[in-house]
Amino acid sequence: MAKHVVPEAARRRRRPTRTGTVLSEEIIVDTALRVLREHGSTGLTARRLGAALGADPSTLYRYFAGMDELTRAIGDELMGRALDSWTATGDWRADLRALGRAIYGAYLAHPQAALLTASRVTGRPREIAVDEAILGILRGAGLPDPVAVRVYHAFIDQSLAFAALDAGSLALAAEARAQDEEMWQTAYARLPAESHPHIAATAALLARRMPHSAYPAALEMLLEHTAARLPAPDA
Amino acid sequence: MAKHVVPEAARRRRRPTRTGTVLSEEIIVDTALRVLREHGSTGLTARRLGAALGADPSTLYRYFAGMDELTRAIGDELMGRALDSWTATGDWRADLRALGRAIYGAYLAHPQAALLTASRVTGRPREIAVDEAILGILRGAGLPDPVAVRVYHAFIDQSLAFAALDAGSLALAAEARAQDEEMWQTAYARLPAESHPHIAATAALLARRMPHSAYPAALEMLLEHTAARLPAPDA
DNA sequence: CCCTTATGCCAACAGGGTTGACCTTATCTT
DNA sequence: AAGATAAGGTCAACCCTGTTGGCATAAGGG
Repeated sequence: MAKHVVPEAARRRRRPTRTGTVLSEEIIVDTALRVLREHGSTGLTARRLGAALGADPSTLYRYFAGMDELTRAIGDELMGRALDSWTATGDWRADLRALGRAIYGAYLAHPQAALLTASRVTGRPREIAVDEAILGILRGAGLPDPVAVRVYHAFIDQSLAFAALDAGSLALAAEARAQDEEMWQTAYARLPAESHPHIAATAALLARRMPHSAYPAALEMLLEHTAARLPAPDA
Repeated sequence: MAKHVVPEAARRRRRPTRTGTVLSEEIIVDTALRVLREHGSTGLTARRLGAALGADPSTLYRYFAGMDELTRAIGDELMGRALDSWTATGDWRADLRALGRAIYGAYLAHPQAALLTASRVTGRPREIAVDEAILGILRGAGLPDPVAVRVYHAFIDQSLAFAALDAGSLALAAEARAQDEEMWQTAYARLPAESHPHIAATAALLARRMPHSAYPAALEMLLEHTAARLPAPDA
């Protein structure tokens, strides 16, 4: 069994599994993402992942110390995809907006995986790369370091926090999600104006807005705040 | 076993358990919060909760359809505590700030429970009461309904999202959390300036700020944004 | 071409949610 | 007051989970 987990770089012999597939961290993580999508955020089990790979569950422990370490590897993969899908232009506002949406988008592209990993800080290389990029944008725009660090902090936490929250509803089975969204058109819309005047007065607006994410609005607030703190004029 | 879960209000006979305690939804939820605090966010199990109540695990299914429904009841309890700890003053800005901190605070008072429930929308009475209160503040301040609904949405999602995120680190065992916070003084602080110039330049500031929550800063951004959209002057 | 050992497989363990059958006792009816 | 009813407790069992010790086998260095 797995006394030492051999780091990916040091692997020399790759013996094919019973069904012929040759394993690697990359293949395992990719397959885990697929299993998550198909079976939900609680559906990633060692046995199921093993079956999807055509391998025994215990084989996974040759690559990851446990399901927890696999989970962190999945999170780092999402961060990597976010960074890969982003390109800097030099315009701090456009860049920060794009990076925020890239992170948010990479996580929401795999809602079940996002739910599992968004609240974890891995400290892995690709996560660090994202942090460096954000700080680079803010300092490059001319923010004083203390302000840059404060905005960086709000930015990364906000992006991950909303990703996790929104992944929660997106990861629901289609019918359950529809039911949730209908709640704004039924349960909330039917509250009597005597007991709940404000909900009753805005029921139609709520039903239209609540099924969407609040992340874009929150992101714009952050950009607005940042622009107001730049020493030189924005444009 | 539990074909029908009898609603709390309709309960008539309360037979004491083997150890003499008389059960109720309230006692079960309170005990669940205690078990969560003592055993962590993944430590709430039917068997353990049963033991803590001095009852058979299967008894829980007389009160809740499953662990999932119990989880939602715990979430609603936190919402109720948030609302109870809050009092309106009539000053929209102070009220909204206080309500945000009340929600955030109620969840973080039970980080293990917050982790479990923050991303769940229960649609239960006390959650609805909070929604009504928020909308009341915003509409009372004079915001047009579409703006009020937009700000409401950002406000509630932001509060819950940050609560969940921060609960994640707070719920870690003390030593694990210390290790995480130290990472900003060690791993990040040691990154070479050649490869990570921006992190290296702000390492000291990061080490000081990152162990704290970004929620207060994000909340102020939202208040700032809201104030700028009021028809009449703020004060 | 053989030997070593990395890497895959098998079987088993403890602990998880959940359920069907059963029993006991609180409350209602007469 | 006694008896009937069924709510609400208990018990044992189901299948699932992560994880591990021992074993087998084939990849690749010498």
